[in-house]
Amino acid sequence: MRVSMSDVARHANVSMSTVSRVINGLEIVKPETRKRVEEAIEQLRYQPSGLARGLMRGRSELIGLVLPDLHGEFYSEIIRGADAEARELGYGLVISSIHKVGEDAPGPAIQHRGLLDGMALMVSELTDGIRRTLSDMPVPFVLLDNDLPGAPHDSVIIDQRHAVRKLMQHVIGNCGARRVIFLGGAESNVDTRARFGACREALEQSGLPLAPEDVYYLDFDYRTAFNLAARVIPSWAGSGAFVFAANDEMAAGVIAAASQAGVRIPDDLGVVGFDDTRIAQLTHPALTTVRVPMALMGAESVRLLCQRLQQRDAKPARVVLQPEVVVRASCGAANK
Amino acid sequence: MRVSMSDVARHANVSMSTVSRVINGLEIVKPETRKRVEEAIEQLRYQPSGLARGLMRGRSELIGLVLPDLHGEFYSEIIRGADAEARELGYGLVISSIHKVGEDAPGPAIQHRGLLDGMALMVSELTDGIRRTLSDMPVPFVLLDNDLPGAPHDSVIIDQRHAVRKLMQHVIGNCGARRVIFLGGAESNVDTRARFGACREALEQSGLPLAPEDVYYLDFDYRTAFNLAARVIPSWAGSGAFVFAANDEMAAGVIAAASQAGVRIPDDLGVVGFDDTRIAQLTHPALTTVRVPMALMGAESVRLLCQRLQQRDAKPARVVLQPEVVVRASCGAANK
DNA sequence: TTGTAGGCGTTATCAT
DNA sequence: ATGATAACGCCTACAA
Repeated sequence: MRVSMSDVARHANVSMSTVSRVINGLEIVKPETRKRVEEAIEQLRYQPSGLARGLMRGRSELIGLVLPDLHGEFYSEIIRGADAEARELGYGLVISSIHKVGEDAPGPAIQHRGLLDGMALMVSELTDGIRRTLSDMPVPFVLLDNDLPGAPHDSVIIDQRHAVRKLMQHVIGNCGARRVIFLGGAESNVDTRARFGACREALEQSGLPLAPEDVYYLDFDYRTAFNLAARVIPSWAGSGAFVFAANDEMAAGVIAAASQAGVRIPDDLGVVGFDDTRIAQLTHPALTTVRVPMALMGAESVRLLCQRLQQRDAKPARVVLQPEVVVRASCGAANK
Repeated sequence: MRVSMSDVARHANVSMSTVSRVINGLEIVKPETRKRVEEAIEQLRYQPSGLARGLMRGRSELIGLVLPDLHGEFYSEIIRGADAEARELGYGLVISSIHKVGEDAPGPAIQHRGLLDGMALMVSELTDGIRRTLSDMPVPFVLLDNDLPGAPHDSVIIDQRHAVRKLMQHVIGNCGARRVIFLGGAESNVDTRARFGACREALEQSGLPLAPEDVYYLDFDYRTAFNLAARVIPSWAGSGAFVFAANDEMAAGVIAAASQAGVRIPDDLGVVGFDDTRIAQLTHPALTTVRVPMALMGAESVRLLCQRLQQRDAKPARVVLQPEVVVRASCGAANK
């Protein structure tokens, strides 16, 4: 910042207060004076310092969005939703991914900046380090896709249990599934856990077994799932067999491997995914999956956060978003 | 911010300067004193105010990344690269999309915050409003995928002309293209212009015509391209006919439409795209395209910007990234 | 090694 | 309607 408010004031022959009033649109400035000030601002190319203003007002109007990773459509859509909402509400959005988070790296560098009014964050594993970080966050925060008993905070979650149950009901009830093979991400991953738990639950209720050897923990990646499937898919194929992949990427990998191995989807093997990202419409056959409102998750978390910044001590809110089953061809029951 | 440095100072029985020294890691503090201060900080859960610190030091260590849009892998990857580099360099990254930019909306809201040390920005059209905005940016900025004669600034661009020439040479020389159909985004879009210009140039050099009716301006979207192709693809198909879509999305749309219309790719019609996004590997047949180093673009723009913040008056840098042709099956010359 | 004091560029509270 | 002045929370000479 070179030119400051006092320069403008001098140039326009007024006091700093008047300049401040003009800038902040206070209507009690005589039009004539206002004009002089505006001209001075223009001429000097004056740009108010957000730092100074923030310091005075006690807030930066900047919020953070911290995601486990920035790779892929899932996070990208969350960012898009968050950006739109933040813009709407007049906040700036500081994005950051958590690279390594552990006992020693108690959180994203971002937190230490003391420059944010609050943060929305999504963590893929609830380690002790993270819990600790969260429990003494210096600013309000909202948790995305997670819930932490103990620390008071708002959260935006999706009803995974319900969604998975619906999906399993469809697969079992409408498509005749008799055996389900589960493909998860890392075993400690929160989504993996939620989806696996719900899956097992649903199978139990239907009296179907979930054999331990039919549970695989991978990494949410297309290629990893492809490689696995390329190896073992013959042992999966069979009447009533279904793969439930915890995200669309892995489901797509399985479908690709099947096609290469001559296993017909859905005839020899049903495949369903999760998320309804773009790829779900590009597989052959197209993927039956669960639509997660990604952009909405981002938008809601920002909305909740900014709301909280207004009302610091309202009671914690918890927004539950409902995913919805999207039936396509890969489950063999598109028309039922 | 509730608790401030003076609270810590009082609690530790030292002066504010000492607290400040501890926080900033100045080594001239007696270990004993340092320990007392650190304990006080811990106990009080003191968090320095980035606002105050920034005000004093004259910088926020925050940079902006402004993109035309936040939709799709292209921007997402740029963000990912930028985030990694910013973290590396100790800067925070404020993301924003330009929603409507015009004469009246002279730029992203972000610019007005006066809270950023600099910005990296990518604009998809160079309107007068944008030019004006850029020419009196109050902070250093680097332009992504664009170059603006006049205003001094760094820029990161990709050598589209060269890449397109290579691609055309391949298509004409190795695949026997005799007729090229060009699918662009909006006519005013900078990438559309660059790619179209280079395409026409390359064709001219090869003595091939580019019929006006073979030039379409769409919107970079899969669906739009699909719809167009679904209508007119029979008139495209024919020996030596090639579609050059200005991005992979549109190319994929054409391939899908072809498959539906019974037009064989690449036998009846060659298709090539641009970007090498994920979708290029998911089409059937896989797409020949040009690999754009998206994450690198993001990283380089951040690097250049932060470098500039260090050396305000070094001469403008211009980093040129080389895309590379990726030959797959959709051009019919995978093995040549 | 530590403390004192001035100032960074605003906004807000009083006066005038 | 406008102006003077005290914060805001921190850094940094300079002094001790």
